[in-house]
Amino acid sequence: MALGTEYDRQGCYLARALEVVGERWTLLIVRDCFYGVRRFSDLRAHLDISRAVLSARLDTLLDAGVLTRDDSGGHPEYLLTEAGRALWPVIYTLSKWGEHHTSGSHPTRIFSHAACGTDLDDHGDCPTCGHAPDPGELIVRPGPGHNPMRRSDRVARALEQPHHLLTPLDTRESAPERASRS
Amino acid sequence: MALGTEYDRQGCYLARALEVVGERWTLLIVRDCFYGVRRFSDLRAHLDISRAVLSARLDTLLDAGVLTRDDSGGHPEYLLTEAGRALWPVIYTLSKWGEHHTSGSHPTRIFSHAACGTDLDDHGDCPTCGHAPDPGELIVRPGPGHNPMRRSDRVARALEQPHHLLTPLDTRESAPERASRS
DNA sequence: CATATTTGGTCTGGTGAACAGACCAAATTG
DNA sequence: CAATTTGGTCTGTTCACCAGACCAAATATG
Repeated sequence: MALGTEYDRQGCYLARALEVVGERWTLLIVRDCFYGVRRFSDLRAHLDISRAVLSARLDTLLDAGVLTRDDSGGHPEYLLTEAGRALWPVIYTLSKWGEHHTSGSHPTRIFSHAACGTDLDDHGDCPTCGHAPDPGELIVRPGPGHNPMRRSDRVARALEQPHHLLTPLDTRESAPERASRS
Repeated sequence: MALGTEYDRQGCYLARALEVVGERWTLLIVRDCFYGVRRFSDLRAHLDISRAVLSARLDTLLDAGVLTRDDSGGHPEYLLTEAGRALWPVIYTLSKWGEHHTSGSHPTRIFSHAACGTDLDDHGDCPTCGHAPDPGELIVRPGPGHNPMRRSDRVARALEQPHHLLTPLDTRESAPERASRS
């Protein structure tokens, strides 16, 4: 935020957190970063967000130290910092709340602990190991509520396969007409 | 949200949750409800939010089933429903994130488990009891980072004393000149 | 290598939301 | 009963968001 009206004088750190991640789109962008989305165009393809706003949000997240920008290879890549990865519990609990307390509720995505294969509980803990794994130790896969018709961009398609969080997501289409047909 | 552009086609329930609690001010209002704030004027006094926007947010939260409105006694009171109380982990983890990952970080408020007196850890668990207490079993009190100068409205003053979450907060001033002086 | 396309943005104009503040009826206080 | 508080609604103005035009650099294609 930092723009317009600052509601940071609230004594509570909740307000501070909301200044960083409380704006429209911001948490969805961060969630996509957990999924391994790293590039501007992929974020746009998955979120249907205007270029100007995406650019502004990325700048805010860079300033806040939630993301870093890696310009080493051709097109820039946006990566979560440690502060960004610390947002995982927020995203997970909010997502679970949405699952339980909004209409219709079959999970669209399921998270499991890579080390033991167990699905996480509602608190984000691994029931087998008895603690909350770091997001980098998790695997996402589509759940029973998943409806592939809902979104059909390249990021959504890539996420139809189980994927290790925080590892880069391959959004290059698998060339349906050219390869494997010859 | 439901207004303007719906970003509910995201396959993820995170987007659904954000439609309800992702708008400006909404989570701060819900947090105040946990603190025991129940009335329109008290929310306004504590949050410095415009009347029109507070009114709109309360309507959204009522529609979403996060709050109920009790008109039984004179002025209306807004109370958290079960769905609303289920937002506690979201508020706690987001607040903790703000505490650790924004500048300056001494907790402004500390939460402890009423049953055993132990302070909660960063996950919202009671270290003594080994699980996360319901918010109704918690006590808030000012922490070392608390700066009473920052806000001096009647709600902030009432919260300078330890207070049981979800129980009504008494915001009537303690009449500094009239009582206890005679 | 020349050209076409994709990528990663910036910069408009138009529209909807937030803000400060006026206004008002009902409830409460004195 | 009069004054004040409460719980709103209704302005006009400012600000954020959106769609879409535009553009330079990087990449892909012939």
